Formats: sequence, structure tokens, C-alpha cells
Amino acid sequence: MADGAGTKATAAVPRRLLAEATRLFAERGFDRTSVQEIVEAAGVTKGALYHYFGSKDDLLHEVYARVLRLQTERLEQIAAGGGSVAQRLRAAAADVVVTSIENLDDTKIFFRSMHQLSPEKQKAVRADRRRYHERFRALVEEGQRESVFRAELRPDLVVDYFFGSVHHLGTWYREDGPLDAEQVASDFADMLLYSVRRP
Amino acid sequence: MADGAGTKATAAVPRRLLAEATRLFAERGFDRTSVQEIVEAAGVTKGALYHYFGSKDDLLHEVYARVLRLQTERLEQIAAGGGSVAQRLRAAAADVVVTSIENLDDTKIFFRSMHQLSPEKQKAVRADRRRYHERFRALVEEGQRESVFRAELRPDLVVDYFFGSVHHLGTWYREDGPLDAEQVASDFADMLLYSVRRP
Amino acid sequence: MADGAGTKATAAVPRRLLAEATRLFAERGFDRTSVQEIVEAAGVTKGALYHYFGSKDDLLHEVYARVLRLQTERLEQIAAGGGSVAQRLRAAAADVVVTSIENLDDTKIFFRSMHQLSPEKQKAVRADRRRYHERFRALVEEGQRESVFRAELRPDLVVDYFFGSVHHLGTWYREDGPLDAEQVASDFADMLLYSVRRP
Amino acid sequence: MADGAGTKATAAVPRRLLAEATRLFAERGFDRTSVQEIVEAAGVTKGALYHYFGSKDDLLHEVYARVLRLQTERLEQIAAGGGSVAQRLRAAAADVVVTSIENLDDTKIFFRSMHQLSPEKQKAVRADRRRYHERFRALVEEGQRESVFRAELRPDLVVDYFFGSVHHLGTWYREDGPLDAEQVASDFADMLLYSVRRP
DNA sequence: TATGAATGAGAATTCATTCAT
DNA sequence: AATGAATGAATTCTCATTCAT
Repeated sequence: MADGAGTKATAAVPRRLLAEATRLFAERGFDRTSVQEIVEAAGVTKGALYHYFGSKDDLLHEVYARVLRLQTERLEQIAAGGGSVAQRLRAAAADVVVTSIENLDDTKIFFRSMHQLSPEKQKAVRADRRRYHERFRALVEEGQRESVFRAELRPDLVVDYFFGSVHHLGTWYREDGPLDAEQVASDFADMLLYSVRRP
Repeated sequence: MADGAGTKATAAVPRRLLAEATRLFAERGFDRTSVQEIVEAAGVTKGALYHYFGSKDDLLHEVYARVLRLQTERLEQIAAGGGSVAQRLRAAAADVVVTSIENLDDTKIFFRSMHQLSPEKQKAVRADRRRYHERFRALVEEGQRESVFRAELRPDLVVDYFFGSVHHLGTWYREDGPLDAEQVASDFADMLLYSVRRP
Repeated sequence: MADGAGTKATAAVPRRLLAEATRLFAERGFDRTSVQEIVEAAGVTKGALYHYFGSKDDLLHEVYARVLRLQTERLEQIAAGGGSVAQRLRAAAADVVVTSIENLDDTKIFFRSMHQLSPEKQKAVRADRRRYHERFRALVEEGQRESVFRAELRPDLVVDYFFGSVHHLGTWYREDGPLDAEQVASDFADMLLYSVRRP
Repeated sequence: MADGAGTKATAAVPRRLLAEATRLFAERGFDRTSVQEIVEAAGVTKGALYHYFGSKDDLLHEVYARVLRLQTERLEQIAAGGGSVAQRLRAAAADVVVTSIENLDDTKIFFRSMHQLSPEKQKAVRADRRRYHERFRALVEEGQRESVFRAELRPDLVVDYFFGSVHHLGTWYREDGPLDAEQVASDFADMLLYSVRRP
């Protein structure tokens, strides 16, 4: 019970639960996944789940929180990094495609199951999401101010346009398909840049 | 008993059921909408619903079938119409945005609830959807053959990119928001065209 | 609409309903057969069924009434016919086996579904059945009075013993099996006679 | 919490459910007994029933399994016991009558509700039943080989004949009637022996 | 004589959650 | 930290029957 094996085995339970929940939510949707199925997949009992998570809803919320945290960190880094605004927007766009494909389960869940969260949790997630979008939008606005991007485009519409495409990756992208993540990322970023750049 | 109210009232039951189901599915999702709620909203009993529809699944399938029929017809007309390929692609893109916004409930349902259909119904819907996408993709390919559109883009990726944006309209577009359907349609079509056109 | 085709076609409806009901009740049981299935099999609608039969129960009752009428008539004839009491008992026993096999659907229904009749109809059927058994028992008693059959056997027990076997034909007899109706009838009658005859 | 009442009360739930289900199935048939009635009779909730039994079907299957186990054990013991083959056949026949009467509810269920089991469960029960019958038939064949029983009888027909009578006990035997189990058993066994023995 | 839309009550089953241990 | 029995409310769907036409 020092911070060795004991702690590790213990810590593994919530992690396993979260991993199996993610897999199952992506596979069959939040409402179609029963708590029983999750605990069976994780090899524990219901009591254990409710020991670590307040509710099934909590579990879904955790999935969101994790992926949002990850994407926000990466965006911050890229946006604050070096290079022209066009380079940074392209990098950010390509990166979100790659991480969305690398975490395709999360992507699927995000787009299918958000409205199944309780209203207050939904609000929290939306707020996080908005912050993320705002950071992205700021890049577009920066490009417009520098007259690199077309001024007539509404920045928020650009963001909604692009993230619509990103969120939908889960519906058509197949790991065993002909395209790897980088190819998709490159094409998506390319299309975005062509859309916004002054010709 | 004349061909007025009597006939109409009779015919109205399945239509009313479909309308209320659409509204409720969009509002709270398929799994979160109970058959009881639908029949109460339509002012009939469960027996009546099951007299007309084989299952709750059937109801959802009907919603899909209706919107797919509508969109396919419109696309056919535009694609086969006059004008340059760029004009026709722009028109098709703008049109699907407008009709998606005009039928925002259907759009929401489409993107959230398709995976809640039974496997075989899901297959049928996907097949219809694929046909629709193929028609759209043919426009992109036509433009590439004419060297109006950039040859390096994969046409199917362009289609997935654009329809991701369209399907996501339901998650952010608000009827009472600052943008009307035409404005969104115009900007979305504009971004698509910039993405694909040879500069 | 004289008593030719018109009457015949009309008369055919209840008969068809009864035939299909018999088949279905035998196949899956009374409770497992829905009125809808019966009318579909008969090619009519529910209204037609309820025009001719007061209820689903009535339909089952008719099935019973028909088979009981048939068996009672035959028993009367045989019992009142010529020959020694042993010959008549043997003939009656063999005959009921043959007719039970020839109407195996009715036999199955009889033994499985009687208790699903409404209490009063059940009482009526039981009364008919009792009369039938009494006539059979009278043969046994006659044989005992003549000292042809063993006196120590209770006649009613003999009847219950034998008819248990008969009623169970439906559970094991197969039309496409190795035995034809006559062979079974002969063996069953033989076993009955050996059971009761003074050695 | 000692090993007395506490343990017993806990263990009692599935047992109570099974007991009440047996009673109700015998009283009004499987299809006519609702899960609600069973749990009310047992003083628990539906959730509890489904905690222990996978389905209503499972419950019925358990009833069968229990009675088949019991009868098979007894038959094995008697058949392998001492005495002439005629003595053993008589003992086996009398015993199955006595236990059928002692468990008359099970007997009723057996004969009325087996066909209401799901196909696969039905198959399992039939297989068990067949084994039981085969053991019984082996006794008949043994007697024929020893020329104690008549060679012209088909052993399987004898078994079907006799067990038809046994299974039908539930339809006519009344605990408060004039005959006790032993009397019926003695007469049934007597009739069977007379049927098969060489005169 | 027959239709078929509609009813309303009841069916089996599922499930998130709690709680004594 | 974890169990698993039990709850109770909700879910989809079925069905015999009625009735205006």
C-alpha cells in the first residue's frame, strides 16, 4: 500500500472502467450500454463503479473531459507556437484531425452522445468546447487582421464548418481503410486553408 | 364522409404520429423518447401507432426515408440542370444547406440517431445515403476532368468533408440566431468552392 | 346467391376459420395463437371472425364440440353393435386410437388447451367428456358382470388409464414415423384387453 | 446473521419463487400466469426474479429439471435393484405413479406446458425425458429377452402407452378423492404387468 | 356480410441505483 | 475498497375486442 503495486492495482480500476466505457459507448451508444456491461467488461462489480463514479453520466462526462483537456492543450501549444498564422492554422487543423482519428472512439462518442448528458453536465462540456472553438477562431481572426485570410468570412462560421467535418470523422473513417490519419489531416487542412486564404 | 374532413382526419393519424415523433426525436433523441410520449403528443393510443408502424424503429426509418427522398430529388434536379460545373456544385451545396436548415429536426435526427436503427434498417439508410453522396461526388469529379477543380483532391474526401459540416448544422444553428439559412448556405458553398477550385 | 356458389362460398368462411384455427392451436397452442394469425390464415378479416364466433374461446369450444360429437357417435355404434363384450371393447379401443390419430391436431389441442377455456365452457366440455367415458366404462362393467374381465379392477381407473394413453398420442405419434394408425390401435387395444381380461 | 434465519431468508428467495411459480403454473398454465403474479405470491419484486432467473422460461425449465432429476434417480435405483424383472418393472411403475401424485403440480405442468418452452429448452427437456424412457424401456426389453414378457409387443409403444396414463394423472386425480396414491399405483402397475406378461 | 382503425389493459423485460455487509 | 441482492419505475410491444361504416 505504499505507492507501489498496491496503489497501481487500485488506480487501475477507474482507468479500466473508463477505458471499457469509452469502447462500449463508441460501439453502441450511451443509452444502449448498460452499467452491467461496463462492469463486466472491466471485470469488477457495480459497487466498484459507483464507488469511483457518481453515476453513469459521470462516466460519460469523464470521457469528454479527458479528450477536451487533451485537445485544448495541443491547440494552445500550436497556436502559441512559431510560424505564420497560415502555418499555425494549418498545423492546428491537421493536428485536430490526427488526434481525432487516433481517438476515434472519443470522437464518435462526442458527436453522438453529448445530448444524452444531463443538462448541467452538457452545459459544462459546451462551455469547454466553446473555449476551444474560441481559441481556434482567434487564429482565423488573426489571419483576417493580417489580411492573409479573406475578410468576408464570418470566423465563427468557419470554425463550425471545419469542426463539423472533424466531428464527422467517426462516421466514415475506418482504421483499415485506404487512408491514414496524416493523409486525411493534410487534405482537410489543405481544404480549410484554401477556403480562408486570400487567393 | 365527403372527401373533406372525414378522409383527412383518418389519413392524419399516421402523419400526426410521424410529425410528433420527428419533433421529439430531434428534441431528446430516439432512445430518450418513449412510444408513450409520441402517442400522447399525437393524441392517439399505442395500439394506433402499432397499427400503422411495425415498431418504434420503423417510425425512425420513415423519418429518414422522407428526408432522403427529398434531398435526392433536389440534388438530381440541380446536378442535371444548366450552368458550369462550378455553378452547379455551388447551387447543390447551397441547396442542401438550406433544406437542412429548413428541416433542422430531420437533420438533428439524422446525425444523432442513425446508429440507433436496427442493423438492417441502418444498412438500407446507408445505401440511400451513399447513392446521394455518389451523385454529389460525380460533380466534383466532373469539375476535375474539366480541370476546373484541383486534381490532387480525393473526391470522396471532399464529399465527407462538406457533408460533415452540413450534418452538424443541427448542433449549432439556431432559428432565432443572427444568421438566416441563405447566409449560411452562401458561406458554406463559398468555402467549398474555394477549397476545390483551381486558384 | 341461390344455394349454389354463393351459399357455398359464404358457408366456407366459418369452416375455413375453424380449420385454420385447429391447425394453429395444435401447432402452437391456444394462447400462442393470435386472432390475427387465424384470420390471416383463413384469408378474412377480424370482423368476419367475430361475425361468426363470439370470441376466440368460442372457436376453441367448437373444435372440442366437433371431435367429441364424432367420437361419441362412433362409440355408441360400436358399443351397441354385435359381438362379445371383449370384442366390442377391443373394437372401441382400437377405433378411438385410429380416429385420434386421424385427427391428431384435435387430439393435441384437446390435451393441451382444455384448461384454457373459460370455466363454464370447460365445464360443458368436461360433461360431454364424462358422458363419453361413462359409455366406455359401461363396457368394462359389462365385462366384469359377465366375469370376462377381472372383478378387482376399478372400472373408472381402467378408463382413465386407457384414455391417458390415447390423449398422449399427440405428444409422440408422428405421421411420418414407422407405425401406422392401425398398428398402434391394435397394440393399444391388445394391451388394454390383456389388462382387463381374466387370464 | 448466524447461519440460521439470515442465511435461510436469503437463500429462500429463489426457492420461494420456484415454489410459487410451480403452484401457479399448475393452477392456471404457463401462459396464463404473469410474472407479476409470481413475484407477488413470493413477496418480492420483478427485479429480484430476474436477478435469479434469466426469463420466465428459465423458471419453467427449472421446474422440469427438478422433477426429471428426481424421477431419474428413483428409476435408476429401482431398475438396478434386486428382484425379478417383473418385480422391478412393477416397482418402477408403481413408484412413478406415487411420485407423480405426490408432485401433482409438477405433473400437471409437465404435460400441459412443455410445448410453451422455447425450442432449445424444449429440446433439452425432451432429451432428458428420452433418457428416462429408455431406462424404462430397457426393463421391458430385459423381460422380453428372458421370455417373461410377450415378445410381440414393441417396447417403445409399451412405454408411451404407460407414460400417457401417468402424465394424465394430473387431469383427473384429486387429492381429496376416494383413492390414495398407493391404490392408483398398485392398479396402474397391475394393468401394466398384465399387459406385458406372458399369460 | 364484412371491414379495419382504434382501444386499453396488460405482457415480459431492462436498468440505474442503493445499501447492508 | 468492494460486493451483489434487491428495488421500482419505465420500456416496447401484443392482443382480444369493439364499432362506425
